[in-house]
Amino acid sequence: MEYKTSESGDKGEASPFSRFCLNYLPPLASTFGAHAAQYIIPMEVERSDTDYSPRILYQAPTVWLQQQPQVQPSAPRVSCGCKKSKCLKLYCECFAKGMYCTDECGCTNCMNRPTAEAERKEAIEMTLERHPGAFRVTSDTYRSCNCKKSACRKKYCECFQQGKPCTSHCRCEGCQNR
DNA sequence: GAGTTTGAAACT
DNA sequence: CAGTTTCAAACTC
Repeated sequence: MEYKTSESGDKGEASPFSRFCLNYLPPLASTFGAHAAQYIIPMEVERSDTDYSPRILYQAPTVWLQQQPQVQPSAPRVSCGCKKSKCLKLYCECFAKGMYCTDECGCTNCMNRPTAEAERKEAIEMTLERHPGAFRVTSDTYRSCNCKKSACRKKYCECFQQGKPCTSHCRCEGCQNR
């Protein structure tokens, strides 16, 4: 995996993919401690002559992600059964959580694998352009819903699914999850 | 297990 | 931004 400080050559901004690394990986390390941290590998730093700000580069935690069940056995297994999205859209639960698919997934034509890293990276960049907050793993990530028929009392509702009441940020109709 | 419903994500 | 389509999970039978 290659890190650039920006896609355009400017030295001030991180590329979408780099932002993914910066946003996503440090929380992994802080959440799962040394077990995860050992797989998060700092990489060579790129700087301009005039920019001395520290830059932290990370290699994708491929090994750690594959070993996550051993790292935190209590964590719910993430798997998917995608058929058309190549597991490179947020439709895919694994991809949405920033994780690789595993052999336990029932997906077909899966590109969310270390063996398809280039295609996966491109998908991550495109997703981050559309949803800058995607892949965040911190628990304070805000989620809202837009339910119309489920009364927010079924797992179709993201709030209900997370066991949280709907809030004023939700635009749900007939909500019974307040 | 097959078919339907649902709402987020993606697309136009 | 709004309307429509696609998608995969949740749900029902």
